Amino acid sequence: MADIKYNPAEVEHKWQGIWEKEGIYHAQDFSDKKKFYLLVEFPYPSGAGLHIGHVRSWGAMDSYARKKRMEGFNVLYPMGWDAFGLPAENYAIKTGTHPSKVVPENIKVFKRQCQALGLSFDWTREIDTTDPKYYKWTQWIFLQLFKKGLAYQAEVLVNWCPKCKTNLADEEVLPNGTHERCGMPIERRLQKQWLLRITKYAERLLDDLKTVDFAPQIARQQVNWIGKSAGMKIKFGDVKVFTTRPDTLNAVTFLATSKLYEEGSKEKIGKFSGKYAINPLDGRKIPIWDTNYVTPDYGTGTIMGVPAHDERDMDFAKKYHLDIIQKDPDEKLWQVIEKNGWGEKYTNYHLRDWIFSRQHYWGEPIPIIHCPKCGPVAVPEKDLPVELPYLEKYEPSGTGESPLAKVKDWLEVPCPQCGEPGRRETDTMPNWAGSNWYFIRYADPNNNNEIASKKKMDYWLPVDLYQGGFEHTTLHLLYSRFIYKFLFDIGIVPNSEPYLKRYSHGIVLGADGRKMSKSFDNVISPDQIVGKYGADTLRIYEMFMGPFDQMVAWSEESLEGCYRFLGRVWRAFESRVGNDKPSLILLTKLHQTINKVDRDIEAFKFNTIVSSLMEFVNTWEEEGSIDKESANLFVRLLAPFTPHLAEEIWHEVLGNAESIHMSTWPEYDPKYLQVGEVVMVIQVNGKLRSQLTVNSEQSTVKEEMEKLAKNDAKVAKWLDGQKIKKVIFVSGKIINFVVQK
RNA sequence: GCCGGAGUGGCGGAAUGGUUUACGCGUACGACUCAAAAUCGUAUGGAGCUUAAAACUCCAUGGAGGUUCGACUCCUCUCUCCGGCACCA
Repeated sequence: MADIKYNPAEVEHKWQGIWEKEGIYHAQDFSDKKKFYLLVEFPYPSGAGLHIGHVRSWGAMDSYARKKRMEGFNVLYPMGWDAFGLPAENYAIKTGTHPSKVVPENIKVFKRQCQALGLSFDWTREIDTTDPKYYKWTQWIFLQLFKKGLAYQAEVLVNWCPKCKTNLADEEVLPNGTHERCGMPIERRLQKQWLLRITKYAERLLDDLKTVDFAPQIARQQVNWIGKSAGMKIKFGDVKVFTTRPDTLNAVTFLATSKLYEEGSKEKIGKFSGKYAINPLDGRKIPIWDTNYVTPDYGTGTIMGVPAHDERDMDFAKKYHLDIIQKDPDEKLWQVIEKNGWGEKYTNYHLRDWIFSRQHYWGEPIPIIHCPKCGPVAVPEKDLPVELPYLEKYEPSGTGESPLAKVKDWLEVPCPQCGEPGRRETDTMPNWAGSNWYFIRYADPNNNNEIASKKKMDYWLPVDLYQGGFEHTTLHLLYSRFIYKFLFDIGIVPNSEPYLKRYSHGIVLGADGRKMSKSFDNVISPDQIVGKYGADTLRIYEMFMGPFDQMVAWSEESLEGCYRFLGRVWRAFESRVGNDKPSLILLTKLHQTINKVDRDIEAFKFNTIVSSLMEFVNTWEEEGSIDKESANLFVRLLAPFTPHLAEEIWHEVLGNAESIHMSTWPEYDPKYLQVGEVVMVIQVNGKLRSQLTVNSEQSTVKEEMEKLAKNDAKVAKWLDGQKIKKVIFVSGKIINFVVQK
């Protein structure tokens, strides 16, 4: 470890206390300043504490928030806890402590860690999804969905995790058929479940992607997930098929049903059903085959087999020696089919309705009362929240019934409609329920009468920038867009898209290049690093380690380089600030750095920001001293990235009074961007042959540069005896002689 | 198979069509020290030439072509890796 006089542990702790006391990061409702709502995903407070990956996202965005504040924005940068759900429950079971006890303990640890990192969250707006004052509104949203027919019950084939003893959304099952959290192979079960009709919003979820600024990978992934395919449903007598290729109706040789469908089967298997259908186009008799390769719950569950234009149909036709007709696809068939009433246009989506109930204890109770006479009835809004009863034994039963089914005195209530004895719904909501809308609540976290006041929502929403992991693209990100659109439709929220911009960060891998995991023994804890090097070092290292949106492996040596850098910054401010005017080179470098850092932070190029800051310090050391004014500029440039170090320098070395984080973002002076001297590159046939240092005015005059270049000995050597065909001149940059080869 | 993204030193990585290898790490040598650590300084793509150094020359951004005065950057083909989706008709 470097031996620097700057003591991060002491200094960081000191400033964190002062910032907290003075409340300098509080967002102001209805300020005259322009608002900026910056959101990072709130975590579920696990027992393991903060992950190094949280620091990458929250740290970089913290710098962004600080920069925006210095620019004069009224910034909302909030944090909260997504504390319901399986992980919290499983952890509680494992440690033998009740979740209602574990969660607050874990939250305390997380919060302390956030503060030790110097993250500028506005803690006055902290939320917790397990707080009844919060989940009252989660339940309220469910009731609105129920009233509009968008929450309904149905017998569905669910993904059942035998280990976690619960059903899962499709999105929670990995492509290899295992649970994304525990890795257990998923079973399929038929069960009565609550579903949300997200499919009704498929088209808008797709269309409105055009109106927001999501990183291309993210938008693309949502498009794929929604999986729109436009085609037709065509009647072959009594049998209906769905196809995206009506233009190949002329080459159909069989129909294939999904009767023998088997998940994950590789080999195509089929059996002739003994029945025939009629091709409406030409009256041909078409055999109907029962097969295993057609997906039952897609389209009509039956397809038309067109071996000539579909590889899978070709495989099947060859195996069972079915006819293969080579005909040209005919675009006109779309209209012909419609005109003759053989079929109609139909758009199919891959997106399914979202299974919204879980047979678990640790979640929001679904606010429904089942009445033998009236059926499922909404709990009256005045009775919200339906509080989760305290249960000593809350382990999942394994029977598919929620543990709440055992709580008699909670369970049995009169029907709100007819007064007859009814029974509460015992399923709870999935962990996505609380995170669907949490960003709305930050606008007005303590409101007991509304989800949030209209005025505050009008002021703060939508979120200007939402930063989080790629893994939530088709889960939380899509779900919350759906819920927000619904709330917009019923007149609650002021816009139809919740996030104007979405950007994701790459994960931090272990030093061995593998995913951080206890089993690989390669987990790095933020506490350990902050304790040894300080929060500022960890923060700039995680920015410096690589491009923000790519995964990068951890390197402690590289981190030490950042630690050394902070030591050099400290020493430079201590010993290289004077009254003399700095050299022109240094001044130019300073203003170039200000310009570059500003551009890079807007483009989320955090790694090159740190490089530029380092470059400036290198030049500073080479060039001697800077004056106090320039020192004040540079320390303000550092402030968003190394908030503690910058604050300490700002006060203790430069003698300023107010917090640096309340000061202004430095602006570069364009007059210094024009360097006095320019290195002109001289090429012959595009190859570098010499460099000339000239003053910047000279470098823009072609004739002069040409003369100077020709007189240069190194260049002359290459031009000697050659015929110059052409001279390419780029003002201030390059001169290239093209000679005969 | 389809859709994204990426291949640059020993390593992480920079580079509006204009000096490839910024910045950092690592390594080597040196300073400080009784010594070590830490810190600081110098060097550091490869090959050739040279007693040595400087200077100079050639080669190099996964591979093969192309456009251009000039290509990491644009175009065509191709290989590899990462992520997502997947008998979705």
